Amino acid sequence: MKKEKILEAAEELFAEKGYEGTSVRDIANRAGVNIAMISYYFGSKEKLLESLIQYRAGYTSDLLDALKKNPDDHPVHKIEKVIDLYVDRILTHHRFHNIMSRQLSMISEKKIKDQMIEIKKQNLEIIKKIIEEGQRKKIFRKVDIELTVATIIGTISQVTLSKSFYCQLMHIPEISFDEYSMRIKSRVKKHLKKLIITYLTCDME
Amino acid sequence: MKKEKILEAAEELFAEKGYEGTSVRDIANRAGVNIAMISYYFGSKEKLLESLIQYRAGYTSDLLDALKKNPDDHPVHKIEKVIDLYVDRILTHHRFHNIMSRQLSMISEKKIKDQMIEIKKQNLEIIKKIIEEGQRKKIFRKVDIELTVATIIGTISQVTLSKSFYCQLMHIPEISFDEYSMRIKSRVKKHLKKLIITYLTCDME
Amino acid sequence: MKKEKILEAAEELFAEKGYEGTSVRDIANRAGVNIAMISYYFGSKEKLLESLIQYRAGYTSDLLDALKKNPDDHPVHKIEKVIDLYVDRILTHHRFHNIMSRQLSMISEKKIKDQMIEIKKQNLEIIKKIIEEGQRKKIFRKVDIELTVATIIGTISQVTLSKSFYCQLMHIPEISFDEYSMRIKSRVKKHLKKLIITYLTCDME
Amino acid sequence: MKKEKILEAAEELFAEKGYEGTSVRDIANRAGVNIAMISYYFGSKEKLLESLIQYRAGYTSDLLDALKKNPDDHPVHKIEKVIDLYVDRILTHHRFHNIMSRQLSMISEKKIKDQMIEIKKQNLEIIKKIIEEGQRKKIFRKVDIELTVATIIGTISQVTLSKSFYCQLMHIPEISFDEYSMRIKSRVKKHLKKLIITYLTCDME
DNA sequence: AATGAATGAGAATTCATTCAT
DNA sequence: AATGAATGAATTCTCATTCAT
Repeated sequence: MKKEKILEAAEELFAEKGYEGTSVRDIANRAGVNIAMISYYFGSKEKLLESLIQYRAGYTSDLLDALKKNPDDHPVHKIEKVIDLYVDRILTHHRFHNIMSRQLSMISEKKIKDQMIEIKKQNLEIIKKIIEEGQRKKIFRKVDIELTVATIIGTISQVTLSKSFYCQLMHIPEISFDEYSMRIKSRVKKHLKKLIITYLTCDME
Repeated sequence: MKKEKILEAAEELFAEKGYEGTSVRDIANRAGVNIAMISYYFGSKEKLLESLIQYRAGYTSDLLDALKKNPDDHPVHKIEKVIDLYVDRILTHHRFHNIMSRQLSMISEKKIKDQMIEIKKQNLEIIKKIIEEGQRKKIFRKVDIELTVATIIGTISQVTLSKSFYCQLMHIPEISFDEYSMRIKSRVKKHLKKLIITYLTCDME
Repeated sequence: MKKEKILEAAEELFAEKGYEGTSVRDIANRAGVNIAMISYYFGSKEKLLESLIQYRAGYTSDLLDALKKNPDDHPVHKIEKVIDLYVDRILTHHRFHNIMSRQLSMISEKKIKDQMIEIKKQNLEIIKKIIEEGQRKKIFRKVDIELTVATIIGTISQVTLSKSFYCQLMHIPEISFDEYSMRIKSRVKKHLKKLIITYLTCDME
Repeated sequence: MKKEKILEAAEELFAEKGYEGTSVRDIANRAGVNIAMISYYFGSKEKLLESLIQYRAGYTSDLLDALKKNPDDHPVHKIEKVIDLYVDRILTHHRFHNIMSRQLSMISEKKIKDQMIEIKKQNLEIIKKIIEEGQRKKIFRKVDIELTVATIIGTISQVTLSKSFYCQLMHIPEISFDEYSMRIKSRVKKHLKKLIITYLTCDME
């Protein structure tokens, strides 16, 4: 459908060149539609971004569902699972993740910002609940939950946003994100699981 | 000096509204100079960004110097010190950090990207050396160093870029970045130190 | 009927915002019909204006009929009656009068202009005949008939077109045209009758 | 000067095709300047109209001065003089008069409307004072002054706005406004003087 | 008969840059 | 060295109209 074509072209271009750096002409060209269609369908460039957020926001709920399937899992197992899911998800939706990261750190329309904050809140809640459950069961120790979530998301984000940096580190030329994702995914999962589980379960002091 | 005024106005505006979202007219107005001055001094908007990067890149070296002062420190102490330094530095230069984060995740001029990657490489090297020293001294265990650095930078980044998200979480209205920084800085330092040192020193498996 | 709905919406909007300032989308919205209907029914925006003129032109004939009812009236009485009728008519159809006034003073389609000139000619003829009759009966003196008609129509026009000016003069806020009409109507009639009858009947020189 | 060139081109085109019917491209072309110059000089099309009003508004004061030269003139003489001046002025500035007439009868920007109302108020005051002086000297009888002014301005307006109508009446083809003005000017002056002076001085009832 | 989808042309405005001084 | 004036290109968006159904 044409509306979807536009949304997907917009996502690609916003990710590549930024929201401001992308013209509606670019989007129309990539989507193979008339320029006027974008105003016709979405009203304006800004509302197109809002629509894109709503269009992509949906995928959060799947995650929650996946975790709810085995409610009796061990908290460590749940943490491992949630890390797997988040790494997969952010790397899969890296384009949307890029757009969100950038837009959130800018002065932008309140409505757009609020939509993004809502998504981040849901993410936080999911992980928070798992950690709290582990703490209640005396399996996890006391930690700064918000910042622990920041560490998980921040680490994945860092890897996602700095593809060109890590490519250069690994002495490989600029590759497609899918290739990059394949090379780095399991490494990130392994690192994060070890890091977070050590942190949550190791009793030092 | 006028050149500095322009660079600082550019930094503020690029951070607030993005590189593409900022017009040279905006910059000239905020800097209180004639519009033509920007082309006159820097050649073009793009070269102004390059100049800004070079202008700000310098501050990395200070960091290195600070660490070199006590070469015989205990690796744990060195890690603590480097975390303090990075948190301070990124929060102080949050505007420049924002600009870099955003620009690095976009398709942008090779020259600009290379400058940014160079800065990131220096950061990596500094921390890498400390961790490797700790490993040689059998104080730190074997870890994925690149991703551990990604975790440190990623966590600080996350806190820096998502001010509006964390403001909302803490139930406070949008405040200035300086106020935000004051409220969050020690918390981030504490979390990161505990996290990274636990990870590097706890022997579990 | 839908065609009428469109014509009335068009009249309102053309009066409020001018022909060029009104979009067919506006008209369709106000009329509560599909945008395509306007081209479908009328062919084009321009032909819609033509249709509107024809739709409204009809009301002139009523006037003529009203005057013909008492053919033996005294010319002074006839003049009074014609002034009453014109004031009533222009104030009632102020929207259409506005549209005509504006369009006539512009370079516009010949066909549209000719339609409007035709209406004005009929108006002129009606009054002209009464004055000439009065002159034949030696009740009215010799005057420049065309310009006397210009004075009658011009005075009513002035009051009709400058509502906001007269509102401000009378120290009242912007009111609906109907309210304005009620306040001003009898005053205009009284003034015009006195003016024109004095002019036509007073023998000075 | 270029700014004046633009203002004059705008006046011509606004008079010919209306404000909405004129594009800034048209204006730029007729003025022989770059399109961007209009935004550069005036900010926007709307502000260009505001500037035009201010640019032309000035000529009112000349009128006042002309009347003040012979303060001891007989009121009848003053009325004759003021009619001469208004006919001359409106016919000379017919373009600006057209623009004002049209814009005043539309829903337009408050600022623009207020500027126009101000001009009309000044006109009213000038004539009002003369009539009141005549009344004080028992030369003029009691009349509705506001509407008497409406009659003077309305009559001249009618002749000015309906050129094509009067051309057709006089069985002449569409001629330039200057030619039209020459043909009609003295006729209008004669008619209006006779009309108004008869009205103000004839004691009937 | 009636309409939602679609479009090319054109609207006003802003852009980064250059030029003449 | 410094700048006000100027500009071509590009921006987003709206326009009246047409088309397929």
